[in-house]
Amino acid sequence: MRPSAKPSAAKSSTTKPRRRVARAAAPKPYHHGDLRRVLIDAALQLVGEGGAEAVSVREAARRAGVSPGAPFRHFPSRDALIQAVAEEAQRQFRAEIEAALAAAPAGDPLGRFRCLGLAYLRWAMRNPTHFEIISSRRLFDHDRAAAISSDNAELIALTEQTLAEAFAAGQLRSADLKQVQIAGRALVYGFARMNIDGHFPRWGVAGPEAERTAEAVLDLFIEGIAKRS
Amino acid sequence: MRPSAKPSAAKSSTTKPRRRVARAAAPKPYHHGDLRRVLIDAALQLVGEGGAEAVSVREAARRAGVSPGAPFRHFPSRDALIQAVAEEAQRQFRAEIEAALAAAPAGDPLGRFRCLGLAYLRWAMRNPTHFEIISSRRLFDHDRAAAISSDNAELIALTEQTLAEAFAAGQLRSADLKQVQIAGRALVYGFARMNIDGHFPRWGVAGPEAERTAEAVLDLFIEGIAKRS
DNA sequence: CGTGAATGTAAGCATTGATTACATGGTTGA
DNA sequence: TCAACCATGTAATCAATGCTTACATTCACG
Repeated sequence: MRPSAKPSAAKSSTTKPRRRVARAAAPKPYHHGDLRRVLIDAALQLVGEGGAEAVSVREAARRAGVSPGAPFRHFPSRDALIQAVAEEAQRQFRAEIEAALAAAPAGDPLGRFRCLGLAYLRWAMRNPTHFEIISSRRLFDHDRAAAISSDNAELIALTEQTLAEAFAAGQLRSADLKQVQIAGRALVYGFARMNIDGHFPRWGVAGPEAERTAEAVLDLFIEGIAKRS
Repeated sequence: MRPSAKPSAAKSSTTKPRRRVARAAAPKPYHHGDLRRVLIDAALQLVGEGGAEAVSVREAARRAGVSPGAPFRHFPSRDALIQAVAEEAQRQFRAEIEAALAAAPAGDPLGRFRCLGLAYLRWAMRNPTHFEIISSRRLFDHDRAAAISSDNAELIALTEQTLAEAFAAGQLRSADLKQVQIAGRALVYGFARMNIDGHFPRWGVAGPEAERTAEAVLDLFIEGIAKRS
């Protein structure tokens, strides 16, 4: 990667000789144990430090205490590593959304829609790193992207269904559910990305004020699409 | 950059010998003329081809027909080059917005607000490359970023003022202008970025359907914040 | 116990951002 | 006029990166 960006501290090398010594804690086994997982974590950490483009295979290997070529046993390319991180993040995201929706009251579809948006915003505020890597479709191979996209498509279908119920219950003023849904997605996505991209200088990232504002903005939108009493 | 991404065609080298020949069109003058401008254009082209992270100083130099070190006479770093591109884009963006606002009818503040949002969306749809490079604040040096940020701050102030006029004219239902403004920004920003990030698979980028949907979504939002008749 | 597959290492290639020393030529002032 | 200056370009070089290939080590399973 760009050389100037990585001073890259030397790794702490208290490497004992290779022979097994009883009572000494495993002095660097040849096989790492769960390198794949550790690499994903390291990559995630790198995303958090300098954005998705700051992820370097070598640096991830360095942090895992492993040779520069080792990661390629688990990921055929740098993009594949990043994609694995994205899949992990997407999994967590989806689980959170579904949990929030499961906990929402069943009687009030528009309220459920609100819960959905709120869970989205909260997760994006609290895990900006994860959200960033999910958000850009450009990072994915178009082959395996299907897995993620279908996950995403399921979430989209969920919001569509919720909106349809809300409309059936007479809670919406507009009948064009498709547009309402796109507008809602654009709103939460835009808020989350503006936060990540640094358009809200007042709060750093996350923090209670960010979440309060996010909630207020969501409520503004929902009142806007709701049928007036 | 990542080696695999750039097969990088050899440059067309019909280089005549260095000596000046009458009637032969300038056979590669030592000084380029306006290298800075050409580099910015090349970088912009690169952003369009593979995103902001695909910009490589060497490739820009290659396309400008110049040695790999030359760009550093004009930009102290790769980021500085990208930032120059961003400044150029921001200038165009701002000019477009102000033109649209100048052409908007004076009597109807909310209508002016709509024009503003529409100009924003249209520009972002038609110049996704420019918009992408403007949108991420992470690309900027925090020193010179002031120039861009202040430009942006002026635009924000413009929308705030327009909203204030709309409220004064009794066109808004909410008195919390700050939140309305943030929601509006999030909506258009989100729509534009979702388009860039590939969340709208149906239309490629731009195209009439994208713009029609953008307009419809904007109208939905504006009806949502408008006082009902 | 032994053998093959899985996983890690070492070395190397092409490419990149950046720096340095040197070459070139437009501009300007005496 | 012309020589000195300085902006701008080239050439060579360095460290870092993604990725590949050949080799080493260890685990798992017969």
